[in-house]
Amino acid sequence: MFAALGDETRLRLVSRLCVEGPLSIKRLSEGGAVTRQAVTKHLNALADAGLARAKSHGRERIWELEPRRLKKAQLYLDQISDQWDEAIGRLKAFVEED
Amino acid sequence: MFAALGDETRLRLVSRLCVEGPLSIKRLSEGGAVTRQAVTKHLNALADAGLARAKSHGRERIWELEPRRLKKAQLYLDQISDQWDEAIGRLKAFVEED
DNA sequence: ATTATATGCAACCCGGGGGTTGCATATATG
DNA sequence: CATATATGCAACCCCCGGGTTGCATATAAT
Repeated sequence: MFAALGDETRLRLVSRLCVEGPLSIKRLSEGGAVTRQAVTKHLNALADAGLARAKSHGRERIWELEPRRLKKAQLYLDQISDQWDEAIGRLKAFVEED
Repeated sequence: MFAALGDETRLRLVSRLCVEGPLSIKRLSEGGAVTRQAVTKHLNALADAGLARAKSHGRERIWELEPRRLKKAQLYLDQISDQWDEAIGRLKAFVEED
């Protein structure tokens, strides 16, 4: 999922969805410097990563974010930071004990 | 920086550094299924993203994490989630008003 | 001084992913 | 029914990045 967020275009899509709310593929393609098909691919990538989902609504597909997954990423980063602080703490203790 | 975390091998390196504390390139290469040079490349990538830094210590380079950058990522994800909640809130209000 | 260890540098391979174009399909609109 | 709009599907191009190998260099160790 970090990989999903790691692409420039995709992160911009996430940003737009997050600011403007649910949007159709058409709308999402209009502003960008990229084709509709490219946008579609990226949206599917986001969906695969569990970061977004789409509902068909008439002839258009409306995409929206799935914020639960973002929370999960946050938690992961949290864990990393904490473990690192611990590791550094242990190291410091070990050095000083010496 | 999400791109930096988005690679399997790199994320594993981050994980090891975070659990075992600062490590040399040698140590980091031993466990993995990948060459020392590959590890070096990934470490440089992490450094470019501001996620890790190295100190030369004798003939070896010791790498460690830079947790401030991780905090920044967390904050960013935080912001996304919040904005999304707002966007959904506004949408809901708009629909109900109709 | 000689050998062993830890790393750097550069060239190379190759697969995957980001992007495009072209055509097909389905739903609105008139 | 005919036309326009929104999307899907598939093939294709091309570059970048992950990985490797080979050799050079610098610091330890004996």
